Amino acid sequence: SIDYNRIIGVLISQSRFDLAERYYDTMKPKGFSLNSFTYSRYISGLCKFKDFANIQKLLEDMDRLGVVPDTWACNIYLYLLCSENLVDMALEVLQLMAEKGREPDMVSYTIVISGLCKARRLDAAVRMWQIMLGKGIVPDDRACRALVLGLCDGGKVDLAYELTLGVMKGRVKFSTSIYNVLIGGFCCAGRIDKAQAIKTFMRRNGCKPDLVTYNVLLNYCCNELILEEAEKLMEKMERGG
RNA sequence: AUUCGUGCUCACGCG
Repeated sequence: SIDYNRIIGVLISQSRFDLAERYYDTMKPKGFSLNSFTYSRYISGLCKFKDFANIQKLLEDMDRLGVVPDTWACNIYLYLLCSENLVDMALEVLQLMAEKGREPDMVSYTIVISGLCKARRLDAAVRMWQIMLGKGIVPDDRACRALVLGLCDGGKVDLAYELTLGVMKGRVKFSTSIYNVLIGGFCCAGRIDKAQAIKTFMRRNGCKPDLVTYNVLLNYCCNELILEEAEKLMEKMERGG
């Protein structure tokens, strides 16, 4: 018999979705189906072309067959939905993942949290963050950044600070970039003193300010014409952190 | 195997 998984898999890897679809459509009435690996690759590939109609079709077929896409495929789809401002659909997919035994992982949550923030639904984003923590997931750098950046962009700098440095201080080792985002957030809010305080704080916690740290601060000082402060920063930077 | 498929910070530059 014909190995449709292999044939369609090769076509997908070559981005020949036109042919893949033709094989798929002739295969289906004959009672053949694909495995989760191939379906997952298929969906991932279609995401690149934002082919919502065909993604939907495949998901429905999979549902009938009791096949579930792997976490990567789900995450790629989640990312597509969020970047197309279809956060509510993303939330549904997240829900379905859990129901079908594909527990959302840290990447899934990061994508959705970031999507909710972009949609200005900060409360929902924070709730999602708490749900993630409740599942015992220890957020990595990127997960933290997604939340902190999202909240800062939405003007909720203090909340961003609270939820990260405030609660998890001592339990999690934060990276320089988390501090950088917070420093940027406080600068945006016009609170340079607080931004400077975080810079001091990070050093005490073993994180050297890096080029980005200084860029953020310098940028703010220059835009606001606080040139004496900018000069001090330049000196400190040259002294090596 | 179809093996290379998913999320993140400033400025600059590129589009």
